[in-house]
Amino acid sequence: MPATALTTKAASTRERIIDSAADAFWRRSYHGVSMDELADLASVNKATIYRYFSDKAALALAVTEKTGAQTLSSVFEPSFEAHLAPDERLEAIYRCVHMSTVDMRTSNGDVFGCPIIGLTLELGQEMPAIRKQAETIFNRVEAYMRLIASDAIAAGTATGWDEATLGRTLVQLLHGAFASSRLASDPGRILDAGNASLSLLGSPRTLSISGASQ
Amino acid sequence: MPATALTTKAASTRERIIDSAADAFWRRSYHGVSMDELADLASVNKATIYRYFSDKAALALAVTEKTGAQTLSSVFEPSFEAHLAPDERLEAIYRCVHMSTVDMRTSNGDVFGCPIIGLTLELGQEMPAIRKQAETIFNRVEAYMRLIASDAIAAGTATGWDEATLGRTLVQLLHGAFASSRLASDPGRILDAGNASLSLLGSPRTLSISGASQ
Amino acid sequence: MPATALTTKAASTRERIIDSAADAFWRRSYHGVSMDELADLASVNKATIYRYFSDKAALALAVTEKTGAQTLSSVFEPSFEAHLAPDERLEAIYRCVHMSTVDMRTSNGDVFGCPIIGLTLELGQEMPAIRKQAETIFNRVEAYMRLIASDAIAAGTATGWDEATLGRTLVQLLHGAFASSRLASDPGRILDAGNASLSLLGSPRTLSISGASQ
Amino acid sequence: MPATALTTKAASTRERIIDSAADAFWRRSYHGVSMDELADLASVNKATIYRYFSDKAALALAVTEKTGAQTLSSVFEPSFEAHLAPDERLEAIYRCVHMSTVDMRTSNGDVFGCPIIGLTLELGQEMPAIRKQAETIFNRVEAYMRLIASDAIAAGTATGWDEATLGRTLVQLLHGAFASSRLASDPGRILDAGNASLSLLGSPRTLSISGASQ
DNA sequence: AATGAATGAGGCTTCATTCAT
DNA sequence: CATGAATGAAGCCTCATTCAT
Repeated sequence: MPATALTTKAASTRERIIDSAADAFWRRSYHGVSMDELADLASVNKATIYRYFSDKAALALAVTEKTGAQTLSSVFEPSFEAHLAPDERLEAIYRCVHMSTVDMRTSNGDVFGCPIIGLTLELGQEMPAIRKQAETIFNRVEAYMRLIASDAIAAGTATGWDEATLGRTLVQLLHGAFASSRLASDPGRILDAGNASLSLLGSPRTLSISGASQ
Repeated sequence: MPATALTTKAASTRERIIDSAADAFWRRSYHGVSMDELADLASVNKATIYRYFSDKAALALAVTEKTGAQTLSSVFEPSFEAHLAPDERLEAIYRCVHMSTVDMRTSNGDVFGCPIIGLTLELGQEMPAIRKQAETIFNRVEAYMRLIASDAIAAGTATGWDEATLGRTLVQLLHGAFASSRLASDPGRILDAGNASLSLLGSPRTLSISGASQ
Repeated sequence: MPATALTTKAASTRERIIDSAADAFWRRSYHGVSMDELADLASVNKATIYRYFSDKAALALAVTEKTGAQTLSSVFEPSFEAHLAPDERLEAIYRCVHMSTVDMRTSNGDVFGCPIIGLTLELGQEMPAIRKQAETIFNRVEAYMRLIASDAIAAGTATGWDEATLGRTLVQLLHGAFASSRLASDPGRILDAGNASLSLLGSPRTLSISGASQ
Repeated sequence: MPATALTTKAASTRERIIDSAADAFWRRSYHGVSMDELADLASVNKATIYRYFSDKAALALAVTEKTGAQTLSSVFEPSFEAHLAPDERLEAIYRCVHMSTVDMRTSNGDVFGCPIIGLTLELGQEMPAIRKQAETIFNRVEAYMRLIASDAIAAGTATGWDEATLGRTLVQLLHGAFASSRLASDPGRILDAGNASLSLLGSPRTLSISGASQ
């Protein structure tokens, strides 16, 4: 118990820092939040942050990692486990994203899009490590999308596409969904992308605002 | 000496400042570039920038305005003037965007995506004026896309779509194209989005890397 | 006419600059007003100010000179010409100062005290020329006060004073009046000092708010 | 280690900053001293100042507060405790002020007057908080002077005055003393005001340069 | 005689980071 | 393990001043 306790406490501090930083970066951009603020948000002394992260950059990297992992395990994995048909999987993914976007809009009055894309677009050029990390995550997303694509092609509904291109295209639609929803501060844009994706798969566009969270 | 309106010394200084700032913000983000640097890039004293812009924020707004106007007049207008068919117009737009992305990649070794989206995603939350300006620009883009959508629907190739939704979706694909191409540092992603757009219009996907700049 | 015209115009520009600067320094202190603002207030280009004054400091000096001369000729000289008795002269001086302080309070909502004292207290240490100029002016004020003192001593109303000390004391009361009225934003303080001065002269304290401008 | 309240490191740093700032503002005016200089004078990094004060303005306010409190407790309180008769109290006050002015003149070669009046005259218009703070302090000074006035009236030496007016007038003489002594760089002016005050109280003018510090 | 345009230096403030306890 | 205190570098902005016309 003694050793474990310490490890646990330290780990929980670390997680708290990451979580609140993730939230702040998400809402306000990397350069828009200071270390002072991050310390306040995590209810930690600023120096404590430096105990766990060598850098603000290192913290951002950890944020990217954790956010990516969470997204994969809370959006993609469940959607794939709950469904087998490619269009159903896609629908599940979009319903999930849409739901959390609606929540965000409700509780914050605004839509912040995808935190990883945000960080990467802002910092890609000046912090290669972040970009590399994002690449890893998006590769895994693309792998999921590609699986959907290949299943749809195999099922004969998506015609004239090769698996790789359609996979990439589905990812792009997701990126577009995040960008558009943030630009317009409108969660509905998520559904547009979902429906367009379904359309490319050769399935009916079944996502609608009223039925989105059914 | 007659009044050569836009060629006075003041106006040209102003434009020089805007242009170099646009470039710098594009590559490195708003918070990533300092006023000192912006002054150097424009070969102007820092105080001179403040003769023309009350703020760094005001400069960013001017950058957004000019970039938006330029994009509309150099990408959308020519594409619509040169072609009548919706799919041809769309193709022209994407060829144009792709071409300039390839150029960028060649001359800079990297792809920076859409400068307006970049600025807006970074600053939207903290600078409402920028977001409002971006909204205006994207509304005009959406109007173009909607015209393409409506023509395609009228021509009977795009089936099952209503004009507004398809228009929005085409815009989203463009957003996705910019995001993806920057994230992957790959101009080819632009073409993916173009082809997906064509597909939604019910047209053949004619864009390919080799033939992109034909 | 030609030569005169030019001289006149230049001179009037110079005066305009001095006058508006005097006003601004008075209200807001030397360091509180920028050359940009001074140019705007005088409706002149900033460079024009430098045609007439080598420096901001030189302008302040000119302001001090002119303000001093004006005060002497509009407050002290008339009061001495209109009256012979020392207490009447003093009364006239204080009525005059009080009146203009009331006007100031009415038109500006605040009381700014004595412009020369203000500038000198602020800049005395860093600009000896201003201090020297102020000294000259206050010496002349002291000469007036000393005359009043000596007349009152001669008349036997002020007893136990020597002329020099009483003169200096009367000046001090005037300084105190300006400081207090500005600190309290209350023109009435001027009258307190006037009455105290009369008291030291051995005369009845005849100044009151209601009768101040009789 | 017990809590030595006012001796913690933080508190002593804070006091050091206030003290050196008080000195600098006193000698050279608010706008005449930069934050860089204030940091140097306090042997602290500039950023440290901002740990304790949100603003240069907030620092000036703290300076005003502390200076005011110190003046009251080192000049007025002891004078009142040591003496009961109104004229003796007044004499003590002026001896005290004169002594410190002489010291100042000796060690600095110049006389800087009252730091609070200086700051307030310079900043009153642009920083209402300073003015309000000064008002509070001067109200307390006035209360002391009023007590002297009322005692003198009760004792029958000051005739024809009401307590409030005489109190205000005594304060004004003090203001005038500070202004005059700084303008003339002459500590002797303090005594002029002291003697005038005694005169108004109906007491003999006992202050003289030679005997001032007896 | 006067102006629009430009500048170098410096102002205030805040940042990411480290030290000492 | 965590903190309060401190720092150098840098950020944005404004100042007094000058140049070229």
